[in-house]
Amino acid sequence: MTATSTTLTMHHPAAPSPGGHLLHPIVRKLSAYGPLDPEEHAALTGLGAGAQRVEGRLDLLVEGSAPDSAVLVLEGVVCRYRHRPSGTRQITAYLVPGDLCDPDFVHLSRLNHSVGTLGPCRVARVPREVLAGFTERHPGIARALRYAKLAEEETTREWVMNLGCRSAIERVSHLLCELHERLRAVGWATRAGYDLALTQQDLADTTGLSNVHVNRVLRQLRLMRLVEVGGKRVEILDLAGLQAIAEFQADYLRPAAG
Amino acid sequence: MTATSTTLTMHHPAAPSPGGHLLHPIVRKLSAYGPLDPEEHAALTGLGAGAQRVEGRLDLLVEGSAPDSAVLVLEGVVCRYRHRPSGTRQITAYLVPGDLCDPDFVHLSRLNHSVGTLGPCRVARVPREVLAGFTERHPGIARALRYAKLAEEETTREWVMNLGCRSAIERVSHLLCELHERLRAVGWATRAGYDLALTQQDLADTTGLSNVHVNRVLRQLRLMRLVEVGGKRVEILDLAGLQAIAEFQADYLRPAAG
DNA sequence: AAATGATCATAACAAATGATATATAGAATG
DNA sequence: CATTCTATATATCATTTGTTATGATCATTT
Repeated sequence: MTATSTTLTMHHPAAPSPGGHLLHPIVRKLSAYGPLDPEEHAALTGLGAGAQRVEGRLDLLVEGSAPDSAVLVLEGVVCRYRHRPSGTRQITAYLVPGDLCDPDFVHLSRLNHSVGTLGPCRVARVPREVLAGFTERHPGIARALRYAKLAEEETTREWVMNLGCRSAIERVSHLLCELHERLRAVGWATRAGYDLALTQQDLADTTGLSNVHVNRVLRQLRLMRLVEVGGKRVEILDLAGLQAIAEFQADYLRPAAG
Repeated sequence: MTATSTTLTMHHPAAPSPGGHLLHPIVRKLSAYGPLDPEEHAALTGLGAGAQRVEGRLDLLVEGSAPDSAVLVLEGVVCRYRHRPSGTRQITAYLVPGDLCDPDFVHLSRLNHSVGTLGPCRVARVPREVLAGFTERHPGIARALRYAKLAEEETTREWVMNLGCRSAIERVSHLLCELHERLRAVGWATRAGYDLALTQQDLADTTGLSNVHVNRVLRQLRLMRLVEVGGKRVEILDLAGLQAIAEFQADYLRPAAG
């Protein structure tokens, strides 16, 4: 394999669904929560204008700082994390294309966690004032952002479930299912899998396991012909089987209006 | 010990700080996030008017239902929880006096978790329309509720840290520290401890441990002369020592404005 | 008073997971 | 091309934590 082809797949992962990238992912994500008028549509699309490519393993926001702008993910996957004094890292959330981190955090004086890229990404900074103007002038966007936030809260609660009462293989399976579902919702995954530079250490830091045990679990999942993780890609062999092990119920990702 | 004195402490826990109960706990909690004008003050106090006493181990909201009102806790402790198909329970949050569950959830069509009391409580229902009117007419309250919600999110993230990368004794210690700090903020705990009908099974369902192992941990904490849990009370012998084991940093409970 | 049921305590054993060490492969670097 | 670094794979052993079982205690009910 040549270095050239590698670079290409890293920076331009195959568009999984036809037309998937004609819409900005944030439009795609937010319109799932209700109709946006053309003006709102255009305004959101404009957010991607100043987007920049960033490499993998790079911090976008650092613990202790006072952010003056939110981060919008357009391509790739970003995570929130924190370190314990002992040095162990805990990832507390993933951000996939269309996710905004975080509409409300920009009001805080001190971040208590960092935000960093996993693989190569394309992200845009959204200044605090721009964000405030959006929610003022575009009620449809404000509403959609509220639902997006509800989904985020549900997701964190689901992680508490995952860490608190599921076994190692269930936890890893659940995480792989969640990422699959979220990436598919914005056109970055097919039924067959998704491109994602996720190391076994990352999985360990997310699921509260050791890297060695994650390796054991991944081998088992491979032998069970459910999923293959590696080579910067998650290849799903048996989606139903994987979801069954994880007890994965996607509804927490899409809260419905009452 | 006589049955009478037990009943008394259960229904009327000693007021820990002088004057602690002259203010409604929600006023006490929300004014920590910024000044409230007298009108807002009165409006919040009015929320407690229709409060009712409820016994321990009772569900206030049930998974799958569509809530038409939020729950405001005035006395006692309430928790959110969910069951896995296998039957194991995971508690995902505690609500102490002054906490409102949940300003935004009442918009959902289907709750995906239940809310139930731990010990005897006093709670008030707040209809959806009342809540909406509050945030419309009282910007100070709306602002404070946003901060309260930020604190709640921070807390859930802290739980992810707790479950994901702390040992059994650290997890239990951290939970006991968090409850102590939150109860003290609203006048329901002193430096010496707090009244709370928390079973070892509850602790297990919160920390992702088995009840047997929680028992082992509590014995160790007792032998280390840090804390004694039992008899519907948490008696803190060495707060600094307990916080040290837990690596407890209270700042996540009080996000500061930027 | 007897019976019931919940909670707590503890022991003995089993299972899951963590820690350490080492080897390999691949990518990045000089 | 050699080198270095990172990620992966696997084995061995240690430790933590879970499971099952049993008895004690205490409150509640009959």
